[in-house]
Amino acid sequence: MVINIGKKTPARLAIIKFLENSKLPVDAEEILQMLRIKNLDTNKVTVYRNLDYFLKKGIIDRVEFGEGKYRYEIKINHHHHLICTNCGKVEDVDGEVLKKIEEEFYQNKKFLVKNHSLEFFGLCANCQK
Amino acid sequence: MVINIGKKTPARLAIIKFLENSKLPVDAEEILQMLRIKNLDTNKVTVYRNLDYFLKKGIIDRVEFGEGKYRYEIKINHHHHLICTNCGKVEDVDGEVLKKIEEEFYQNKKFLVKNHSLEFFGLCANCQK
DNA sequence: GTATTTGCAAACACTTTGCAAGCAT
DNA sequence: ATGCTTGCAAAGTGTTTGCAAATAC
Repeated sequence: MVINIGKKTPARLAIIKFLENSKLPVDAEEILQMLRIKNLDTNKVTVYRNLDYFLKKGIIDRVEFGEGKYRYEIKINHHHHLICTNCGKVEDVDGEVLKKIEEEFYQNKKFLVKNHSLEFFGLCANCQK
Repeated sequence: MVINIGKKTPARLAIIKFLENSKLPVDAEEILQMLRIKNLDTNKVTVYRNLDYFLKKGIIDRVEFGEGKYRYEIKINHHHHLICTNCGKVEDVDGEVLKKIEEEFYQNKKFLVKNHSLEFFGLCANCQK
């Protein structure tokens, strides 16, 4: 995938790469850790500002898992998450499940859905044992 | 509805009453305002502690609208929200829409859904004009 | 009387802002 | 050269904690 990320500063490149390689949504702190490990001497303000920048450009999505903070992920095909509340494992699920429901909202209530947030919390196969 | 809310302190009674009468999920600040208006001289710690208490007892639900804070509502029949991003109007929608999907997750992935968060963002009928 | 609840101050976690310096193009 | 990006310090917002005093029952 080729993405126009604007000026290719070291921090920006590293953040995008990290997001591309992350299987799960990551938080700002995790991004900062990663930058530190890569010796890209930086700070959290840069992280937040780049995340805002990517959000505005529509390159990433912001999600909430009920933790009191945001998580970020590369905007690929729209999807949701199965979050195991025991071990923390996160699994993606197809995001088209709400299409029909949203069409019904428009028919029945004239509400035009532009976006939605949907996350599932529960126990993965392993944690049910 | 009769709810066992434990010790009936003035703040606690007022918070429950406020939540019962609120059509939309409210945040801690709004609850505090309400208490001030009612001259129930109090403070935000009491609000948070009572909300935690109600959450633990399963009397209320906590939801997130992507605002960087939590909102709370009386746990009545499970439902979701249509949130107009233009005027802020919030409408409830039936919460059983995910039942079938969650059953499929268990069949196909062995993931057992215990809870979920689902909110719709878009434009209400009026704001589309 | 006793356990629960409250108030205060303070801390904590996450995120944002102002401004001057630095860097990508 | 210039405008975008960064670092620092500081502040803003929402939430939580410790402890002693007050209160519901």
